[in-house]
Amino acid sequence: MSDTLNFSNLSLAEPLARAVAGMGYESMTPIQAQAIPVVLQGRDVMGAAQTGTGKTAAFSLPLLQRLLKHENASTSPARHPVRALVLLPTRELADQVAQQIKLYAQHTNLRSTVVFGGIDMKPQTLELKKGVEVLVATPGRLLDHIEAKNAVLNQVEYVVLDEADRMLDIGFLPDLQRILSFLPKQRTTLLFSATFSPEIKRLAGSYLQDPVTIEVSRPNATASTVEQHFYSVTDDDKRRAIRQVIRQRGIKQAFVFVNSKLGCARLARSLEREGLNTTALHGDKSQDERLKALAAFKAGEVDLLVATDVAARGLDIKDVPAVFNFDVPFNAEDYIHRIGRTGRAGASGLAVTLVSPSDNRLMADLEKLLKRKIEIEPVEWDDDQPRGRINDGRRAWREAGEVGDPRDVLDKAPERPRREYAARPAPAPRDPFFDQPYETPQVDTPPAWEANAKPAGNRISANIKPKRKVAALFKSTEKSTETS
DNA sequence: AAAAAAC
Repeated sequence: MSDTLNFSNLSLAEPLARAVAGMGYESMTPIQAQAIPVVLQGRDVMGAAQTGTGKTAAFSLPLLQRLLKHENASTSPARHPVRALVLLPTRELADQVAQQIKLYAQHTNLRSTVVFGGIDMKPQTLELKKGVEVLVATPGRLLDHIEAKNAVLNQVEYVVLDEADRMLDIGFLPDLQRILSFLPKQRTTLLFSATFSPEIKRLAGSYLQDPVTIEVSRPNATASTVEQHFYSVTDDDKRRAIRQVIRQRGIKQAFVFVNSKLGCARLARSLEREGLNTTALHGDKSQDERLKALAAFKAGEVDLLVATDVAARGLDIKDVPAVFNFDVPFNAEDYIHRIGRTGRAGASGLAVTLVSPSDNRLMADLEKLLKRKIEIEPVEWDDDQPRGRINDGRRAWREAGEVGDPRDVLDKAPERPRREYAARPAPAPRDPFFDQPYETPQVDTPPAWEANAKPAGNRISANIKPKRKVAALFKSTEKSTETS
């Protein structure tokens, strides 16, 4: 039995087998062993397996094999239409998967490229115009390229939704549906993720034809290699708790997940000030900054990567020993993905979630998803723990009546580059409207419903912000009745 | 209560 679990037992095409061997792959993971033969048959697949068990190879290798073995008869080989499309929910993940596919395809004549937002479109356009068989993309930028006629997808034979449950959730679905509308109906569709809710599963079924469902573990299972702890702390003690655990367990590197972009930037700055080598990754950073932050963490130049859920899924960084959840995630599924950044490929990992009293509901959601009671432990505080080296130094410095930064005088460490903070503009004066007592607006004639009204542009946007318009409506009615 | 994905 176990001999079937080796890559060498697959009848992979020689260039693929060579690439795989060159990358040091020997034994297959369960998801690979089960999914590869099914994808090789050309069947639709819904595949679920824990984080860090090699899902990318599980779909990429058989996909490339199919592209090699089955020439697209309907087009001349000179035209090189896109034959396989791989969609992902974040730019970094698209980049990573594209790099991996390039490695698998390195000895073949199959060409691949990746398109995602936040960077110049032109180089991507150039690559697309040269022709690629495999296109890896995030949804928004792909639609741009489709509209610009840079990408022609009417010959696509295979589409992969990686992190499929995320791709099918409400924020991505409109874009996804639009993209799928450009693809031939006759195609193979592959869905992969570590998490599938029952609703998403049902929805996913409507995109698949006679699919094979592969579940190598109970769906929504956390990786068994991750040791999980939940600590009860007040919000004020969270940073101290992280330092405590880092010290106690001798953690060299970790992800620290937070729920908001602002919280991410703030926490990273605080931890940095407390002497921890930290950087931040979130969607308000420029793409250049995002890639640099990730590269620095990957290279081990940075110890803590404070991130929003932009980094929760898929990112494969070797040997990250720990994940902290500074905030309990809003979506229980994201907990599984976040802690899946550690304990990858059989390595062991530690996941520490900081739980404050206001997290009761989220913890209940999580217990429901994980189907187990979660034990919340107290932090084992170490009384002689220094409470932030540099922070204390600064406090003492200030209390001694000194000004400036003690590091400029005392620190033997190499000087850090000073950050420039822009002066905050004075806050705008408060609109007196907001101080008026609230009254239900009386609307005499409701505005006529325009059945044929179209939103601007032909793209369905998830970023509709009705709040302003509502406020404006209240404002105008208030003003008109203001005479009293 | 948020984040992500296009300019």
